[in-house]
Amino acid sequence: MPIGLDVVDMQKLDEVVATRRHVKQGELLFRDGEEFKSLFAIRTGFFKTSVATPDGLEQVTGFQMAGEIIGLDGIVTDQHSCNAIALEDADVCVMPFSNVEQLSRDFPVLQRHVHKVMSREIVRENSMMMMIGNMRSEERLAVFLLNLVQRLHARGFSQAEIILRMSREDIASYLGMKLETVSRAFSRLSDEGIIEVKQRY
Amino acid sequence: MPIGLDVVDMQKLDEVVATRRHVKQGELLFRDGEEFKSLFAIRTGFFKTSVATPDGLEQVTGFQMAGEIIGLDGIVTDQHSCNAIALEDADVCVMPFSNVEQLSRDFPVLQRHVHKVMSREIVRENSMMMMIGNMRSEERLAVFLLNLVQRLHARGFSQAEIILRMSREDIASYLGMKLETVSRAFSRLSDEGIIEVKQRY
DNA sequence: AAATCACCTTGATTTATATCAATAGATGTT
DNA sequence: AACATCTATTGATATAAATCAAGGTGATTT
Repeated sequence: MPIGLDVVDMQKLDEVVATRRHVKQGELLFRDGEEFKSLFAIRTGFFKTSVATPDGLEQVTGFQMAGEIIGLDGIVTDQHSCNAIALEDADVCVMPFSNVEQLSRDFPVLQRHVHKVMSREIVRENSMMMMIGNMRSEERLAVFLLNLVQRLHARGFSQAEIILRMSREDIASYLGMKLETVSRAFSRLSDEGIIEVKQRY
Repeated sequence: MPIGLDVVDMQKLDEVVATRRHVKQGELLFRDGEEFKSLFAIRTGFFKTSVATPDGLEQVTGFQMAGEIIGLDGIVTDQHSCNAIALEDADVCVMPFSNVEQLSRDFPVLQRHVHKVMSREIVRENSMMMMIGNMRSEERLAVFLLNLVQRLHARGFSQAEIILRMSREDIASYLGMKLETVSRAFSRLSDEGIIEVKQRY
C-alpha cells in the first residue's frame, strides 16, 4: 500500500480492502471468463496465473507472491482472461475495483500507486518476452531463479535458498520450454556448481 | 478517446492533448532511460518499441498504430524502459501524464478508459507469451499477420492485404525467432497457398 | 546506366531443444 | 507397511530452428 497517508485516509482506504478471502492450495481465486469485479492483494501464499491454449494445454503467465496484486487482466473486458490458482494456502484482500476507482479519485497518491502497479506488470512482461526470445534454456532458468530469490528476499526470506512452490512443468510452461529441459537445466547448473538442487529445494 | 462526454467535457479533455508532435521515419519518439513525462496517442504513422538486450542486441517488444497509446512502460519508474521508433512518418498527441491523472479524477469515464488501455496491454503481452511458448514458427507468423490485419481492418484498411512497415528482422525479434526463419515461414505459407507475399506487400 | 546499399530469399549444415521411454524418488491413501 | 499416484531425473533419438554462406531484389545515389 502506498505511503504518505494520514490516519483518517488509512481508515478510508481500509474500507476498500475490508473483505478477506482464504484460498486453499489447488483452489482457484478466479477463472478465465469469470466476471471481473475485484482486484486481489495477496497477503500470504503463492499463486500462478495461466491461460488455456487453443489445443487445450495450460500456459503459465506468471507467479505471484505476498504483496503483489492479481486480477489486472480483467479490467479491459470486465472479464478475467486467465485462471489464478493457489500453489499454497493463501489469504487475499478483496478490493472491489469500483471502490479502488472511487478512492483513486479522492487520493492522488493511491491513484498513482494503481498506475504504477499496472505499469510494472507491463514492464515485467516486456522483460519476459526478451528473455524467452533471446536466451537459452539454462540462462532462462537462471534468470527465473534469480528473480524469484530477489522477490522473496525483498520480503524477508533467505537470499540463498528457496523452496519452489511450482512444479517443473509450471516452470517449463512459464519459460517456454519442456519439463525435461527444465530438469536438465537444473542438473547442469548443479553440475557447474552454481546451485544446489534437491527436488523443490 | 472514450465516448460519453458532452461538449464542455470534450473541451477540457482537449487541453490535455493540445500538444502535437511530428516524428519522421527512423526517429525516436522516446528512448530507454529518458524521463517519463507524457503518454503519446498515435494519430497517424506506425511505431515499434524495443529494448536492448544485455549483449547489445535489439529485442522488439511491440508494434503500435494509429489510435493506440504508447509510453505506459514509463509510469512505474518515471523513466521510459524502452525505445519507441517511428517506422513511418508519424503524428502523435503528447499527453502529459500529470494532466491525464488530474482529468481522470474529474471524469470517471476517462479514468476507466485509462485503466482499460493499461489492462489491454497486459492481456496482449500475456497472449504473446503463450504464442512464443507454444507455437511453431509458421503458426507464430500466421497469428502475427492475422493480428496486424485485424487491427488495420478495424481502422478502415483492407481485410485482405497489408504492407508491412517493419523488416523481417523486426518481426523475427518480436516473435522470438531469426530473420531467416521468418523468411522461410513466409515462403512456406505462400507455397501452401495460404498467403501471397512479395517483399513487404 | 552503372554502382552501391539495405533487405530478403534460399540452400547446406549444425545445434539446442523436443520427443519418446524408462526409472527413481516423493507423497498420499487404504 | 504396501500401494498407487504424482513428480522429477536421465538417456537415446528425432526435429525444428539457428547458423553459416551465397545470391537475388529493389531502392537510392552518382
